[in-house]
Parts: sequence; structure tokens; C-alpha cells
Amino acid sequence: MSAGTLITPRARGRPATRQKADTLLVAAAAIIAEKGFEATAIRDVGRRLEVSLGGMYYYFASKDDLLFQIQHRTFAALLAAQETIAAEPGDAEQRLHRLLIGHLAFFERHPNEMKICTFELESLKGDFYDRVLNVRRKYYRVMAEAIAELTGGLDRRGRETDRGRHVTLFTFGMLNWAFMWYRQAKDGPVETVAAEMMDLLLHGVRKRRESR
Amino acid sequence: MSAGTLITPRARGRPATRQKADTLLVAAAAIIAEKGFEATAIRDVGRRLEVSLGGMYYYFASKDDLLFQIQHRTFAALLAAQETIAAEPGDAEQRLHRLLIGHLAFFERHPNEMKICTFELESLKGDFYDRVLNVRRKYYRVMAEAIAELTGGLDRRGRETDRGRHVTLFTFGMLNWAFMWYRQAKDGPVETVAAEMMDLLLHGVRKRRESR
DNA sequence: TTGTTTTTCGAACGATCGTTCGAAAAACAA
DNA sequence: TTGTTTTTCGAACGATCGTTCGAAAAACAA
Repeated sequence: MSAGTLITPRARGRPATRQKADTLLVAAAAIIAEKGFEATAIRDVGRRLEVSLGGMYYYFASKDDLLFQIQHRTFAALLAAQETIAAEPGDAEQRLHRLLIGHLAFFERHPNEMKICTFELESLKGDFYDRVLNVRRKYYRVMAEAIAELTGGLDRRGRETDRGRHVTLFTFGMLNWAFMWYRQAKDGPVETVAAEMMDLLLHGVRKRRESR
Repeated sequence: MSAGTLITPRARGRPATRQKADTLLVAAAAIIAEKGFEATAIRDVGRRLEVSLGGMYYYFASKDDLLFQIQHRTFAALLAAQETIAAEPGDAEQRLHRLLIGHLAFFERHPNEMKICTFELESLKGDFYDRVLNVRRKYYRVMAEAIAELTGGLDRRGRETDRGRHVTLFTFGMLNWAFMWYRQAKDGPVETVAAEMMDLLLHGVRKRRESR
């Protein structure tokens, strides 16, 4: 299984059923990403794959459960992929650069799911919210550590400084805002965007003296 | 009137009516920012200020109109404030620095409205969408010009380069993501955050050789 | 005070939604 | 083939929502 592949969370049922649940989650993500969670009707998700309304409730306990599945497994897959990348050898600069590529590549592969994670986190309630937040926190830490390694954004006790925290959040801002504008055809491959981001983090963006 | 004050778009009615419409828009923004546009019922907005459901329709033509009013006047006010700031004297660095402060200060003053502009742009339909997008484009240009002035992100014909465009979008990402984390008590005044952002844009974030 | 305009309200509408349920169909195991 | 488990479906429910409408109340002007 290649890094970044989404893992199904469904344990019940026959293999074909679990596979169908996956297909439904993908279709649901496409509709929710387009119309928003509240504006999306379970009926419409089913209709797209010719599953009746009643049938949808064989696969998902509730509409909230559907949203939770999308967000949880998306972030879990992203976290797993990025943990693998972070563990590879190399210095701080190489590590962060690889993580930026990894994040953008995952986003490019699952734009609907990532958009939902950004927009609909607060649509989750209670335990669903807590569990997704938990995974998100772990992912934050992976990125924060890589950035702190590069910037020295830790104080003497190894705790994150205010400035280190802000730099991490600036980086997340750059990464997450991509859903507003990134189009492969217009902006080039994610590797190029990641390289530009890395350059910004390393040197800033001021006009260079040298030609080019 | 201080820069950044929201301007009412309502022409009809007595002065007191226009003022009440403003109050309703603020209350609506608070609820929509918390629960999302689709999940917000006009009934609930009215209830908070003791206006009946029917009464709400004296002030707003429709639910969509309500959302449009919030977004349009918010971005129009932000645009006006930033255009004033951009016109003040100073070099490219000072100009961009002031614009970063201006954006974050506006966000701090109108967090609900700004959150809605970020989350609910795509909830606008047809002409409403177009008109808000129009204002947003103008605001994008103000920021893009200030950044291009600093980075030289224009080609020989004065058109935005791909890299210049990306730097601008990275900056918007940093600014707009702030709604996810910025709390005055924890993160300090917006001037500090803007200074950190400016430092990142000018020099990057790599660990410095010199002490501290 | 009288007449006019503005504002407020309650009731009702058609539509849509999430969820439940029990029966029928399909898939599978023996 | 027979019996069991899994999957699918249609109908119905109670609830909520945006919007309309006409009458009443309030504010204002003369």
C-alpha cells in the first residue's frame, strides 16, 4: 500500500461491503466539498451511487458518523505518511522540505477530503470532534518538530517558544490555504510550490541583488 | 469615522431602522461564525435580539441577502482601510508591514465577519457571489502590489510572475489562517504577530548565528 | 386630532431533512 | 436444495426551515 492511501475504518460486513463503504465515502467527500456538510443530503450521496436512502444507513450510523469517517481516516492517513517521511535520514532542511512536498502531494491526491478537514472540523460534535482533534494534534507536532529543528524554535527546556509556535502556524497557513488557489495546470507540480515555500522559509522573499 | 468601521448598505427606512439592521447583522455574524451559514436559522438570529421571524424579513430580502450583506460590507471596509494605509508614504518594506498590521487589526476587530468571509464565500450564489468576488479581487491586488514592490515579483511587462503570485498567496495563507489560532491573550498584540510575519518574509526563519 | 407611512407580528405554506423500521431480496454456507 | 446471514429498499415519522401575507401596532407628519 503506497503512502497516503486512505484506510477504511469499517470492520463489519463482507469485504465487498467495506469496499462499497469506501466508494460511498469518496462520493460523499466530493459532494460535501462542493456544497458543504450541512447543505449535503444523505439522499443525494446515495443517489450518486444508486443506493437508496435507507441503504445508506446500513453503511453509516448517522450523518455525523459519515463526516467523522471522512475526516478521521484522512488525517490518520496523512499523519502516517508524514511520520514515515519524517523518519527518513537527512538534515533539518531536507526533512522539512520533504514534509512540505508530502503535505501538498497528499492534498493534491485528496483535495475534497482535505478541504472538508479544513472547513468542517467544527461541524463535528462531542467524541467525534475530540478524536479528530487528537489526530490533528499529533500531525501538528510532527510539523512543529521539523520546523523547530530548523529554526531553533525551542527554549532551553525544549518547549516551543511563542515565535516557534507562530512560525509553525504560518507554515500551516501557507499549506492549508492552497485549497483556495492551487491548480496543477496553472501552478505547476507541487514540488515546485514546495520548493518556493522552502525558499521563503530559508531566505525570505526580498528582491535579490544578483541577476536572475 | 475610524478606518475599518463597517458601513451599512441599507438605504431604505428611517435612521433608527438602518441602525437596527446593523445590530442584526452583527448578531447574525456571531451566530453564523459559530454554527455555519446553513446551520443557522433566521429564527435564531431574530430571537437573540427579540425580533420575530416575520420581522426579520422587513430588514433582509432573504437569507442569502443577509450573508451577502455581511461579506460585502466587511470586505469593502477592509479594502477601504487598506487602500488608505497603502497610500501613506514610506518604502516597500514599511508599506507591507503596515498592511500586515492593518489586516490583522481588522481581523481582531471583526473576527466573526472575517471568519464568515473565509468559510462561507462559496455559500453565495449568482450575483451575490460575483459582487463579493469583485471586492476580494481588488483587495488581492492591493496586497499583491505591495508584495511585488518588495520582492520584484513582476516580469518585464509589469505582469505578476508565477513566483510573485505564489508569495502573495503564501502571505494570504498566513494571514487568513490566523482565525484558527490567534488569541490576543496567548499570542500578544497583532503588532507582534505582524512583525514576526514581516521578519519571516524578509529574512526567513533559519536559526541565526548571532546569539538570540 | 386625523391621516399616512413605517414597522412588527403571528400564522400558515410547501419543501426538505435525518432517522427508523419491517419486509423483501440477495448472497452465502451447509 | 435448504437454512441462515447480509444487504437493500420503500414508506412513513416528526422536526425544522425559508418565505409569504395580511392585519395590527407604532411612529411620524399635518
